[in-house]
Amino acid sequence: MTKATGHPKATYHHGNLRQALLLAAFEHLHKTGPEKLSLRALARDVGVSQTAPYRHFPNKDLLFVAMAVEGFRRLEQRVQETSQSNPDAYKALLLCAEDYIAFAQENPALYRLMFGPALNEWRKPEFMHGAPPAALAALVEIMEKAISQGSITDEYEAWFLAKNCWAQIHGHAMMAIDGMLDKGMPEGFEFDLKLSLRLIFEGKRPHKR
Amino acid sequence: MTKATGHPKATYHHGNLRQALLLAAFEHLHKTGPEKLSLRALARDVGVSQTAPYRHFPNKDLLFVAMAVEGFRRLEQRVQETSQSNPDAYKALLLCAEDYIAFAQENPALYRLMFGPALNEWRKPEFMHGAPPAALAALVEIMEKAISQGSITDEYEAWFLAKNCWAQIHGHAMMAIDGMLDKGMPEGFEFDLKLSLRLIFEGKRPHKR
DNA sequence: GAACGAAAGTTGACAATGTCAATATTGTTG
DNA sequence: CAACAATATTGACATTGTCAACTTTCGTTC
Repeated sequence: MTKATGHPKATYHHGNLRQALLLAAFEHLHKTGPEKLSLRALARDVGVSQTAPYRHFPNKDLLFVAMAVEGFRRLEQRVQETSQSNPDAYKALLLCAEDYIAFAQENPALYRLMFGPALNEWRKPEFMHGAPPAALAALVEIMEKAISQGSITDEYEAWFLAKNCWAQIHGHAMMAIDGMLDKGMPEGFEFDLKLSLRLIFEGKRPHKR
Repeated sequence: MTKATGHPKATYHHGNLRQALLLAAFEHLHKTGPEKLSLRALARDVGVSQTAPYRHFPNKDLLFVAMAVEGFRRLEQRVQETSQSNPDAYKALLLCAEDYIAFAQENPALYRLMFGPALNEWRKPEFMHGAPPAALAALVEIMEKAISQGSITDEYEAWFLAKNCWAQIHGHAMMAIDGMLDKGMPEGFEFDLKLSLRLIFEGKRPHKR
């Protein structure tokens, strides 16, 4: 019954830790980056003592894994919603790309964590619960929709097109986070990305204007 | 005179540290990942004592920055060589992409470090010496060559096309490192990437076979 | 060549961290 | 209410990043 309460502050002598820890962890990650995030500081923030987190996370790495999983979950949900509320496949693709980039820009540290080096050993399905593929799944669905709608008539599978789009989007997200994009091109990188996706989607480069 | 000797073992009572430290650092990074890399362990490995590294790197973060800079330097050099020894722009593009992906796969931890969260604060030009843009520069040159050769006749600038290619290549590199690519598509991701680049390069999707 | 200032390296110390072992406290269930 | 598993605490240990003070070496100038 007390599995998923809505109250985040329900931390009495005992309470729903784990949630509180994750919350604090996200805050610390956002503010100070992953390098300075310490289990002890989290425990301090939440008001429990140093080794309490170990009842919920076997070690620090797995706390990071949990955060990444949650990150993938949020990203996937956001993209899925956009996808499902936009019947037109091309429009859905563009909006999902926007979601994706926005997510990366709003949570740069989290985004880097999700694809970062801290999770190298844990990026296996038994730990990640298939989270990263899920982020791809939305794009695959969009492409399948596009094909079934006839707006893409192509010899290539939806999976291939989706991978292309994902690589493009992810690459742009990284560039955006790293601040490598704002030079040249007055329209900004959104312009670039849109053109790139349209290129993949339509199979040929559109003319300017 | 003793600035850059070839001997890596020239560590007598004093010697060319920094080089030795960087070498050990790359080894540790490759073996154990960045999280477990400690300045003290490096010092121990090289045979100097705990605070000796501080005469060469102001702190741990800047050691990472130095490694990243070196990584960008190596990557750039590799790509530049390939680019300059291949007159045909399209071929050069494909081979550079291969270089890029190979580099990422051979040094996954280093590659992640180069684009990773540990360098967030230091990714400014005064520390990075413009390293990341340099990796892009090769692609821009290729595109300029392609345009001047007439194999691309397009309204878009070389910079735009290069950015697209980079995003695509970087995205694929990430996917390759994360092991998200080997499902589906028996030909493997190299096939995907080649098609994608050809798509950008030619401006239209080639037909299968 | 001797003296001297700067560079490079050492020792010792401190606070913080990840994590383990042992212990105490709670909530749940028969 | 008794017993058990889940949850949290205290104490401890090795390791780490980094500072301060000290010592050794190198290069340069008289």
